[in-house]
Amino acid sequence: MRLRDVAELAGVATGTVSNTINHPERVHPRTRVVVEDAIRTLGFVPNQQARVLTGAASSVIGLVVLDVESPFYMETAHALERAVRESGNVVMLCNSEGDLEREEALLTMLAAQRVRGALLAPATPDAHADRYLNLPGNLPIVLLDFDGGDEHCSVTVDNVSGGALAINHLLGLGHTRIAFLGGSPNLRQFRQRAKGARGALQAAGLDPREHLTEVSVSGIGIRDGQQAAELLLESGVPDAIFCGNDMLAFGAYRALTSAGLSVPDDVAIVGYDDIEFAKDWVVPLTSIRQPIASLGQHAAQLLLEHSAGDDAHEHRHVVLEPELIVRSSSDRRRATTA
Amino acid sequence: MRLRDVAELAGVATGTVSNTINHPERVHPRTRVVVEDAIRTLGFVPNQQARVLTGAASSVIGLVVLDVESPFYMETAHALERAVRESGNVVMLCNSEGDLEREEALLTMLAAQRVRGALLAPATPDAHADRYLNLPGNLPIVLLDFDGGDEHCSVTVDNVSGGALAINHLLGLGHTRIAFLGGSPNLRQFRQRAKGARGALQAAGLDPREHLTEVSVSGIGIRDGQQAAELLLESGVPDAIFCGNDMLAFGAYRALTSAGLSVPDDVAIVGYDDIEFAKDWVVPLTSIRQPIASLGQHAAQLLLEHSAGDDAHEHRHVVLEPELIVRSSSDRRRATTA
DNA sequence: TATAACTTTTGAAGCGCTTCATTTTCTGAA
DNA sequence: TTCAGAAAATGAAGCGCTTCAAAAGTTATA
Repeated sequence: MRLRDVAELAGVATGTVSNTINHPERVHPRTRVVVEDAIRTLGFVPNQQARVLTGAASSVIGLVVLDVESPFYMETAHALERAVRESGNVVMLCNSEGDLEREEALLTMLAAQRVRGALLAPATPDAHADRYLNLPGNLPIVLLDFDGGDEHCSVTVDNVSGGALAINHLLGLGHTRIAFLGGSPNLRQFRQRAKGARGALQAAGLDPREHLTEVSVSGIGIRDGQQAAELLLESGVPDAIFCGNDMLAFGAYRALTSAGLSVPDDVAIVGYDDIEFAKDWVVPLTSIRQPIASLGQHAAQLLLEHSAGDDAHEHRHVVLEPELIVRSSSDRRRATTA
Repeated sequence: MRLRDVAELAGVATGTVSNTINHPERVHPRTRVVVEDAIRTLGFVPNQQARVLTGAASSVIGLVVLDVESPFYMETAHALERAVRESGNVVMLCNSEGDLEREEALLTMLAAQRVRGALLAPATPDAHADRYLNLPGNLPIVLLDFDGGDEHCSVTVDNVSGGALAINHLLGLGHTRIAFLGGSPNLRQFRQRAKGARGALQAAGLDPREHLTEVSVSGIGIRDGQQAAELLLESGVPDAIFCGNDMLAFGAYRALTSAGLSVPDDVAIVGYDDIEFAKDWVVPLTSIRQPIASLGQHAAQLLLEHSAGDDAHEHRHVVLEPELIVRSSSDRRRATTA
């Protein structure tokens, strides 16, 4: 089923068929009808591969993510997909499984597909951007939640600022014995949030070493949060627990209620990410909302600019601000808001 | 950057470069080294579009899903992606947004991309399979959770059997005043589960009209479950609530605890889907687990068979069985299992 | 040294489409 | 009726690759 078949059935030249599809105004209305009929009769769908080969821009955008079974990553991927879709493109979903080699293989594959570009949530939380210098086939890339240096565009969310938001909220409620779940040897994002937390305490004239207990967690799921919180409770009950993400917060909630403590009366909890579940948890969870919709839109736009643009493209770095969403896990007076 | 550039740099013909890439054994080791050097020097990545044009099979599989912000759909999409990936292919993710026209446009787009095939979760819950008879470009498709009739392969999970599993479990615990959240005018899947529930009661010699209160819900989220359960409680407290999905079950849990009732002591709850969250809900949730991993694998395999196969392909229909996972929301004695 | 039997390399043809310089057809004015 | 100018249709060339028949090179045998 090729364009030529349509041409033969319609009794015209291939160029005419191509024109009725791509430049209808160039063909005589009478001919147009005939060709369109032929197209319909044969159920002809032009081969996009061949089109791209002749110079048309691809409408496929690669999305390389980690295979983390985490609601936040899912929601983010979802938001990215939506943003790409709204820009009139399609997503080719690739999973790096957190593996560097696989990530590289995927980027090569995307280059081979001659996609328009790729959105990349790097598998290497702490890699130097150098890794991405010599990409095969010079594929336009936008890095997500990771600084692209001089080499790539990026969209990130300010984690330090998010940590500060959480702490300032808790300080405002009068809490000064605070624990942070997601301490030292963990993810870069967690470390930045902890840094923001310490900064906020200092700014308030409080010594972080005295007022902030940093607890490390072994993972990022509910179980991990529960375990960490149980451990924490052995050495005393804090005023409030700030968690590196919402799942940890849910775990902390379970540990607290199991220990007979009430949230927020005995202990306030603040999560991070504001995943869908946060607002509907047993006690609606106060959280630091990540602007994932906005992140998706910026990322998609940067990529389109980059891939459409001249070679004289200046790499840009968009930094978004998180937002505090107060719910009853920290402040009983608050209505359950979305 | 084309194959010819490599050929020129290496001082050989294009055919030789192509051979070192695709049939290394056909070229002399000495030449091979030279060509491979040239490839590396130039960072050459063959254009997949051109390859496909010359007859190579595409390694892209379309995945058309609904844009439902539901953990279960996300997990399913995830499982499908994984299965496709394990089969050595890539997923092109498309979102029908539950819109028929958009679904059709997407299928046309996939046909235009000459993808290997498509996995399709139909946007029309109750559509006749006829809709999919005349697909543009005769794209091989596998329908998910929807019977494909004579026209397409399909993989489904037996919802009737799932409903029966839930009810038999509750009957075994001695509950006979049961409510089903997800009644009449709702999704096909819900209706089938309700049917299974009624069947199980009848098989036990109980009249469903007497022992099963069917409550309709306005959506499939936590809020909807909560509202429906609140309404239900106005006309009396049942022994147990069987919910059309886990989110509804979480909502029911909130309604019950708000009303001062305890789970499972006053009321037992059984959900459906067994999403990730079920095992870690405040009271771990008994649920009917959908075999999504297996569903993904079967779907991927059917599609590959279909797309590789001769035209004499017999459409197959795989029906998978759900599984009862007992946790403490229905049976306090049970340990919290995964 | 000539010949047969391989091994290796070559490069034109073709995949399905778009483009664009040409050719053909149509219009309307002279 | 003729002809210039506009409109429409044509079809070869080319996009980057693979394939394959033919050419060139190599080795073994007589």
